[in-house]
Amino acid sequence: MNKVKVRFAPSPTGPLHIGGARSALFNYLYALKTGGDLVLRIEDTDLERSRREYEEEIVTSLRWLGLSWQEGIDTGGANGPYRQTERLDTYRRYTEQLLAEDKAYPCYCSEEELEAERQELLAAGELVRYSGKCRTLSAEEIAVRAAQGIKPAIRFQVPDSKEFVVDDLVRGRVVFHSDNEGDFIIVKSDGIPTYNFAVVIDDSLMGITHIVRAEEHLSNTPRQLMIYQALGLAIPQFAHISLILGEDRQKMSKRHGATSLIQYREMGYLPDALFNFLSLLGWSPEGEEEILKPEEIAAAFSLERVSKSPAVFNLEKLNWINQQYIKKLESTELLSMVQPYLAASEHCQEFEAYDRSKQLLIIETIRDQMVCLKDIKQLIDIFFIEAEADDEARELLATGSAEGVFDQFAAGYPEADAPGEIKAFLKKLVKDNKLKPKDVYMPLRCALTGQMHGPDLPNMISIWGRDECLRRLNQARK
RNA sequence: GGCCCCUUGGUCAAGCGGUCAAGACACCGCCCUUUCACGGCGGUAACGGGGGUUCGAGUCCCCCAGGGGUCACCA
Repeated sequence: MNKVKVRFAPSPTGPLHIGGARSALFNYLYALKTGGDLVLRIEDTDLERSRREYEEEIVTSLRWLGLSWQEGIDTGGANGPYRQTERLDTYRRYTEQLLAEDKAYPCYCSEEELEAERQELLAAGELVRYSGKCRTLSAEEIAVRAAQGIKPAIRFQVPDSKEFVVDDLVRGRVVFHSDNEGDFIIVKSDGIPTYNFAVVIDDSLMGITHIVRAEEHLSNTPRQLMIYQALGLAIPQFAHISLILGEDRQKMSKRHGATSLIQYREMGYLPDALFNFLSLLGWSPEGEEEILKPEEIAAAFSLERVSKSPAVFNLEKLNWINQQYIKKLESTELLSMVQPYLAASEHCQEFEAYDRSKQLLIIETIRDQMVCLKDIKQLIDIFFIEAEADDEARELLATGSAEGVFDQFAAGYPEADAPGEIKAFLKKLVKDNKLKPKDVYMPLRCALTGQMHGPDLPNMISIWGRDECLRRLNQARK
């Protein structure tokens, strides 16, 4: 068995989206599992839409997710260049070969002309495919058009009545008939190859053994098979993974909210959590545990367990997974990861005024409520805002039943006020006054925070310390 | 419309002829508890429809329906 070599080949026409990331991830996992290599190639033959900054963003996104590759755009390798626009000479050689062997021909049809034909066929309910008009152009006719300065596209001549079968690793055997395909363009009139042509040459020349890509490419596969055959190139194995759908069961697109990886990074999803979540979309491990580290996923991965049906992107599950990862973080780690999000808070300076141990205590006090890192911004508010008591809290305070407790709280506030000491202190207040715990806690909570609900009270008291607590208490009693 | 793919709870998804049809998220309830969360325990909820094959079908075959993809000088 030869060494496995897979590739991820995005077009730099936008940021890396969830679907692309999942394709990249499956390739990465397959390479890792089989001890193979991963190639990152950039398919930038769409001159109009491709942009270098997107290419950079894609690389950044992939690295952030935790992927790495052996060959590619930024790492180099023996099969470069890895940007298609830098491989034009190579494509040209193969184009000439096909032309010389009469397996391709120049097409002088204008786009308007083609569009009109397409509409006609569509309206007539007939098979929509190129008529083959230019297939039989004589040398003279070609010369005339060339003399007029018309730049031709090059079309691949589709063989008649042949079957093309894909033995897909996830879908099984899929058969296509060549009669359903019209002669398709392999080189645009500007000399740039189209996707279906370039992809075959590159995959072949780069020694790709397995093509793992999204299902939307399944129907492109017969065209690619024709080119492999015409050029006498070895055909790799295919594995078409199902699409990721939005909540409305349509293919994920911008209108489904956050769809680029960068957006998830910005919201404070952890790369390992997203890695984990994405791996569970269309694949499942054998065991029941779903929270798995990248290494564990790679070790368990196999194409046999990849699902054929499309998966709906479920944000709630992602949130839960992210929460699990946040929970596992050391407080010190979490504190440093949260820094950029803290900077966005209006209470950033106040937070930083606390010493490190108190900062860590704040983090520990609210971490269980954090779904993603950006949540820190709202979660720390309660420590700093001076909001008026809400209705519920005001009502409870209005009974005045806890005035005695408040006095004792102020008078007996302990010298050492770590959470443990505060807890003991509150317990003593409960006991001394023969009250129920909640008759001590709730009034204090309302007085100090103005709300009936919030994080652990002893922790909050400890964080504020004596002076701030008494200040808030007095404020509330006015 | 042609071609192709898909179809187990709301969502992800196990199952690869014989199970009371796993598990996770979400939801609901109970417990823990000063509250909200967290956590623990429990619960509601599914094989798209119709024909076959078989002693036996979610699992195999056919038809239909629904969903999706693709038919570009985009990838």
